[in-house]
Amino acid sequence: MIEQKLLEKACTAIHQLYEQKVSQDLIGLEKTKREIIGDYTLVVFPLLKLSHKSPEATAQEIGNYLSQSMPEIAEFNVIKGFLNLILSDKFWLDFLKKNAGKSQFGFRKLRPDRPVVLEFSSPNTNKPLHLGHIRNNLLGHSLSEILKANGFKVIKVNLVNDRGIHICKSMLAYQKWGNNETPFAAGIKGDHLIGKYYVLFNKHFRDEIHSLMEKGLTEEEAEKQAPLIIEAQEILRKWEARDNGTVDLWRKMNGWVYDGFNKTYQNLGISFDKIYYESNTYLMGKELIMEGLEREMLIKKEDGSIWADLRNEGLDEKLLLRSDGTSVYMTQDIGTAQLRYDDFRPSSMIYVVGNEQNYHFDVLQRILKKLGKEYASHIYHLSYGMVELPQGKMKSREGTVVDADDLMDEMFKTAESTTRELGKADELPEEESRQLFRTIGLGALKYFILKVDPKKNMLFDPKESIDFNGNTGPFIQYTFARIQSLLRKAMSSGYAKERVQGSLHTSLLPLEKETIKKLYLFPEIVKQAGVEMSPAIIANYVYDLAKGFNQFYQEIPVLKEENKEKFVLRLTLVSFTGEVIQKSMNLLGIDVPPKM
RNA sequence: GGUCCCGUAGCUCAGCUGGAUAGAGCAACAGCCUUCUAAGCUGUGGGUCGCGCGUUCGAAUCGCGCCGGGAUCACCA
Repeated sequence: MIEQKLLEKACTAIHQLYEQKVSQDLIGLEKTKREIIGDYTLVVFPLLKLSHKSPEATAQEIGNYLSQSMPEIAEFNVIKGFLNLILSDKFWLDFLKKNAGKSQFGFRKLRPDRPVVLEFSSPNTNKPLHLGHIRNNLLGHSLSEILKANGFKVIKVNLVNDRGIHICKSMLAYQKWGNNETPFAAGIKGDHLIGKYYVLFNKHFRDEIHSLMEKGLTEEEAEKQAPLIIEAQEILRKWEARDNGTVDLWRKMNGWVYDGFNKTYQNLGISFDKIYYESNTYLMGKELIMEGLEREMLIKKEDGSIWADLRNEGLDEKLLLRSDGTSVYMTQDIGTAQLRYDDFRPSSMIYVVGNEQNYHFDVLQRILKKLGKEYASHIYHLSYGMVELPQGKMKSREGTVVDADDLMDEMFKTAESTTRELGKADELPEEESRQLFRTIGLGALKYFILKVDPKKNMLFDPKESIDFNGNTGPFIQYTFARIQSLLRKAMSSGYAKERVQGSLHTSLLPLEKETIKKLYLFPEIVKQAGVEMSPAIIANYVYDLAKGFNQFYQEIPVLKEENKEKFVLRLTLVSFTGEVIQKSMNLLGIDVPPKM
C-alpha cells in the first residue's frame, strides 16, 4: 500500500531534515479533498514543533524530500500548509495492470486460524418473519461474506427459539379454533398460519383482560389470571413433561413454520451451515448452571431459584433457573454458547442480535466468564438498530409489522412494472425477465437496508416505495449492466484480444484517474468493513464507485477511441470496475444482472 | 431513577481514529438522448452539524453539562 510507504518516507524525511525522531501517528496522511489537485495530503501542522519553521516552509521541504526519494510521486503543491502529493500516472497504470482481472483482488487468503461462528436470524416459531428479521438476516449474510473476504472461515448458525410460552399460545389458539386447519388446505404458508393463531390468541386474551378489569382487577392481575394464559402455561408444563399429545402438536406446528421460514430464506437468498434449536440447547444450559452452582460460582436462594450475582460488577443479580427448575432465555443462551464452542472450537463467536438485547449479551458474557469459560472474552455482539415505521417501532401484537414475504413480493412487482415501463424486458425471454425482476427487486431492498450503519435505527415508510433511482441497488446494478453491454460490444469488435498485452503507456484524464483511485481503495474497504463488521461501508463505497464511473462513462468514449493505448486503458478500466462492482455487491448478498 | 444509544439540508442517510469552503440521494426547478443502455449525466436553490462551555494552531468529529428522542434494567424472549 502506498499510504504505508508514504508514511515511512515522511518519517525518514523528518528525521533527515530536522534530526528528530517521529512516530507515524503524528503524521496525518489522508486522501486529498476533491476540489484540490493531489492524491494524498500530508498535514504538517503537528510537525511544526519539530521543524521550527512555518507550515509552508515545512511542507515545501518535506515535499521536496519525498518527491526526490519516491519515484511514485510526480509532483506536489503546498496550499495553506497542506502538502498535496500527486502520484505519477505510471503508478496508477501499474496498479491497474497488475490487478485488473485478478479474481482475488481485494480478498485475503484463508487464514490458518480456527473458524468464526456467526449467529443470525434466530426467529421465534410463533409468527412469520418481518422487516426487522430481514435486516438481521441481510446483515448476517453480508457479514459472513465480508469475513470470508477477510480470510476467515465462517460458520453460519441459526438458533431457533422453538420452545416457550409464545409457541404455546399459538398451539392453544389452534386447538380451540383451528378445526385442524393445515397450511396446504388453507393455501397459506405455515409460518403465516401459525402467526394467524398467535394473533387470534392475543385478541381473545385482550378481551379476557378487559372483562376482568371491568370486574375490578388491575391490568397486571388480569394478565396473570386470564383463563387463556393459564391454559397456555398448562401446555408449557405438559410440553416440559413430554406429554405425547402436546409434543406431537408442537412438532407438527413447528414443522409448518420451518417450511414457511425455509421459503422465506430461500427467497431472500440466505442459508446456514448449522441450525440449533432452543428445545435442545436449554438442557446443556441447565447442566452448566448446576455445575456452576456446585463449584460455588452461582448462588441458590431459599425458594430454589438459581442466580448469578453480578453486583460487584456494577450490575444486578440475574436469574438463571426458576424456583420450579424451569429455564429462562439466559439458560439456553449459556447452553448454546457451550455447544457451539464444543462443536467448532471457534476463535470468536459473533451474535447478530438487535440492540434491545445489549444488556442481555453483556450479562451473558459476564456469566460465562464467571463460569470460567475462556471463550467468553471472544464473544462479540453485533448490535444493530431497529427498523422503525413512521408511527414508531413495529409490534407484532398490534399488527404494525411489515411482513417479509409481502414486502419481497411487492419489490418484485415494482421491479417488474418499472422495468416494463422502461421497455427493458421487451426482448428478454419470460424466464430471464422473471429472474431480472427478482434480481432488481431484491437488489433494491437489500441495498436500502444495508447502506445504513448497522448500529443505527433506521426508518422505513411503507407508503413511500423503495426507490430505484439515485443511491440505490438498481442504480449500481444498472451501472454494472451497462459495463457488461459495453464489454460485449468490445469483444465482438475484435479489439479486445489485445487488452491484456497492452502496455498502458499513456497519460490519464482526470475522470479516468478518479475511477482508478476508487478501485485502488477496494482492498482497504473490505478490510475496514470486516474490522467494523459493517456492510454499510461496502455499500457506500460501491455507490461512490458506480457514481464516479457513470461520470466517466458519460464524458469519455471507450469503443470509439482510436488511439490503441487509450482504448486498451479504458477497456481495462471498464472491466475492472465491473469486477469490483460485482464483488462489492456480492459481499452485500446482491446479484448483478448482465443486462437491464 | 440507573445504564446505554441516537440528534447533520424539508425527508432518508454519508462524513465522526480532530484538519482546508460539511457531502450524496429523494423531493423542487433548469438543461442533456442522429454518439458505448437517460434506472444515466450536468447545473440551481436548500445547513446556528440539538444547545452551551471546555481542550486544541484547528471541533460535526474529543471532554463536561443541559435539551429532545429511543432502548434496557422481569421467576418474558
